[in-house]
Amino acid sequence: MTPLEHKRPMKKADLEDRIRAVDLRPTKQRIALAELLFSDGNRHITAEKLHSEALDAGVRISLATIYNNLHQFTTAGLLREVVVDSSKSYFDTNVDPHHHFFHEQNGTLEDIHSGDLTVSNIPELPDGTEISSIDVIVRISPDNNS
Amino acid sequence: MTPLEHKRPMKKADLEDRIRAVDLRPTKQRIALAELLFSDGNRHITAEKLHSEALDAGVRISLATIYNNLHQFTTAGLLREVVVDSSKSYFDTNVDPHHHFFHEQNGTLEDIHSGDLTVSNIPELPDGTEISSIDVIVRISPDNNS
DNA sequence: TAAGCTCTTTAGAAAGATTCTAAAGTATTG
DNA sequence: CAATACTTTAGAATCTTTCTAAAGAGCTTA
Ligand SMILES: [Mn+2]
Ligand SMILES: [Mn+2]
Ligand SMILES: [Zn+2]
Ligand SMILES: [Zn+2]
Repeated sequence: MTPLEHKRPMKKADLEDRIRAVDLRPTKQRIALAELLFSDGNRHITAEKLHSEALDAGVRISLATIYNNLHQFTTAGLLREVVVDSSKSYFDTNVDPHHHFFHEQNGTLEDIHSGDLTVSNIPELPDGTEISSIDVIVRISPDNNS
Repeated sequence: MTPLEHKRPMKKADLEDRIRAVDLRPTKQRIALAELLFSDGNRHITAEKLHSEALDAGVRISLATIYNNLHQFTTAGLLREVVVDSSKSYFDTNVDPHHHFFHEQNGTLEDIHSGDLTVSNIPELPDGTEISSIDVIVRISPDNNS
C-alpha cells in the first residue's frame, strides 16, 4: 500500500491536515470538497457532478471555486485528470499509476490496477523526449449476445 | 497492407469515388476536405486546423461544414476520433487499430503501429460488457537531460 | 434539360464547459 | 487587532462544438 492510499473514511481533522500539507488554507469550501472527494474510497468525478454533490450536501459553493480547487488539488498531486471524453474533464482521486475501463454507455470510469494490465514493446521514443505518462483506456459497452 | 491503406497521393477522381462509396455527394467542399485529409499519407488534425488549411487552399467553407463532414466521415469509417486533450477533438485518417504518442509540448500525435506495442493481461470485463476499443496514449515531453 | 426531391452548406444563434475579472470575504501572521 | 496574502464569487468572457432555418447544389426521372 503506497503512502497516499487510504481505505477507511477520513476524519475531518485529517482532511484539514491533508489540505494544509499541500500549502492550501482549509477553507469551508475546500474541506467540504475534500470530504466529498477523499472521505470514502476512490472516485472519478466531473466538475459539474462535484458541484451538485456539494450543493446537495448543503455547502454553498460556486462552480468557479470547484474548478479552482480541482486544479489546485491536481497541481498538488492530490488528484489527476483523466482524458476520456472530449466534452468534459474527469478528475481521479487515485493518483497511483493505473488504467481505466470507460463505460461508453453511461460515461463511468472504473480502475484497472497497474499490475492487472501490462503495456509492452513500446517503440523507441522520438528523439529528445521522455515518457510523462501512459494512459490505457479500455472502452466498453453493453454486450448484445449472452 | 489492409484495403484502406494507401501510400501514394490520391487523385481527385479517386477521392470522388471514395466519397461516393460511402453514399455522400461529392460536393466541392467535400472533395476539398478529402483532398486535404487523404491525399498525402496519414494525418491527425483538429477541426480548426482543417478549416484554416482549407481557407489557405482558397476553398470557401464554413466551420459548421467542417464539423458536419468530419462527423460524417467518421461515421462512414473514413476517419476515427482520438481523445487526447480535453479541450479539442482530433481526427485521425488512419482507421486501422493503432496507438499514439502525444507530444504534450505542441499537441501533436504520432502513430504507434499496433504490432509495435502490446497490451496484455486485461482483467475480466465487467458483466454484460464487451470491448469496443482500446486506446493507448503514451504522453511524451521534451527530456531535460541528454 | 427541367422539375422535383433530397442532401448539403451556411450564417448566425445557441449551447456547454471552462476560465477570467475584479471585488468582497476569510485565514494567517505579527 | 492590523496587515497581508490567499480565497471565493457573480457574472462576463472565451472556446469549442452543435443547432436552426433558409438558400444552394447534386441527383433522378421524364
Ligand atoms: Mn463529437
Ligand atoms: Mn483543464
Ligand atoms: Zn482511476
Ligand atoms: Zn493515428
